Amino acid sequence: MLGKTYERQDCSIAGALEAVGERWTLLIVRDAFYGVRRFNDFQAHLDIPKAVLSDRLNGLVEDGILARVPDPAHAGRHLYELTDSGRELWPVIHSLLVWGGKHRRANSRVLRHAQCGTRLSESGRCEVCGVAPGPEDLISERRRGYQPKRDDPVSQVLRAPHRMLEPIET
Amino acid sequence: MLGKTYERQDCSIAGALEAVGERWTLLIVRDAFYGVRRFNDFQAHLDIPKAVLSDRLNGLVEDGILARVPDPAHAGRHLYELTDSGRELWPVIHSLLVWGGKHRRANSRVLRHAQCGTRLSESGRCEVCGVAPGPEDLISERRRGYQPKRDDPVSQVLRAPHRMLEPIET
DNA sequence: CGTCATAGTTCAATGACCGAACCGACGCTA
DNA sequence: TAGCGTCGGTTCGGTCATTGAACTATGACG
Repeated sequence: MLGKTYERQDCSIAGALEAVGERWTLLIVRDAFYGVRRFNDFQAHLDIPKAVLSDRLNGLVEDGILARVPDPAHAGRHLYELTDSGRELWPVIHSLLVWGGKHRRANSRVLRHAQCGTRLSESGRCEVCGVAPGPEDLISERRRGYQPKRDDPVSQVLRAPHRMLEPIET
Repeated sequence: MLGKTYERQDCSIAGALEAVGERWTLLIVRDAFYGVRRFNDFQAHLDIPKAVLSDRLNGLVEDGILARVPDPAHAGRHLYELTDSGRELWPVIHSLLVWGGKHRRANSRVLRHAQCGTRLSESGRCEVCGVAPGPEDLISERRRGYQPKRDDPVSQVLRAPHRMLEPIET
């Protein structure tokens, strides 16, 4: 996206879009909510040129949305994890998920409240418990009968129900 | 944005971003919620190249987010209005507004529930009435003490409190 | 020590974005 | 009705972002 900024826009939406409005950025954040943490896993799941992925990850780290932490299992490598500020992007991700599922293409996954198993309403609330669970209290699972189109290692792991934010192992 | 699409992504978020993920698009939708309806008003308020604005408006009309309707006051001209599907983007706009206001730059405006005057919570609910008002039930007003940076006709009109979705006259 | 996987960087080609200039339709004024 | 201004665009050359492929550096494995 040419000109990443909206300098002449005096508005917090423009401010948010400067951080997450570039191509691919919100899909990277989505994957981070799914538990993706390694460069190669993002790359395999997103089919994104490595140069762009590298640029976006650096930008997200600079903006405090992801943190680059040393990988305890592999010296010299990093993991990318959502910061608190990044986790607060959940309502953005969820509202796009709901709108896209309704108006563009059906969701491949459904979200349930981990404590009671209820499917989330469109507004992101669990109507049984009367709360709006954070992503850490949600289980994402494949919609029944859904035929997955992708076959990379991350997609394979995500075929099983999975608690959001829990790191995935490929 | 090169390759506007995310064909290889099997996900409703990617679907949503194909419609509203390009540069400027969500700011155009934001202005539509503020009641902007004319080409020149979008252009003046956004400082966007006309060619890009034209392209984005066509895309939004094609995707059923805006409707191009004849302007009753001026033969041969059009107005761009949010469709029902476009209005359902409100949670996306609101969540970006909240996140950006908290993490990037303070909001220039505040939102109040028209029926009772209460400021909206971060989750978009009116805690007094216990409902999540749609944009048509919201009043947007300038934050007290806020120094506006822009001086185009649309910004001038929006200095007064304004009900969302109500057409503005410049 | 050689091979592999990971995590990048570099590069040329292509496509998107930008600002300025241009253009046709309509409205207003004299 | 001739002339001018506004609105809503389109066209254009230059600049910047994205792409896919090739290359590199580091550590793990055997």
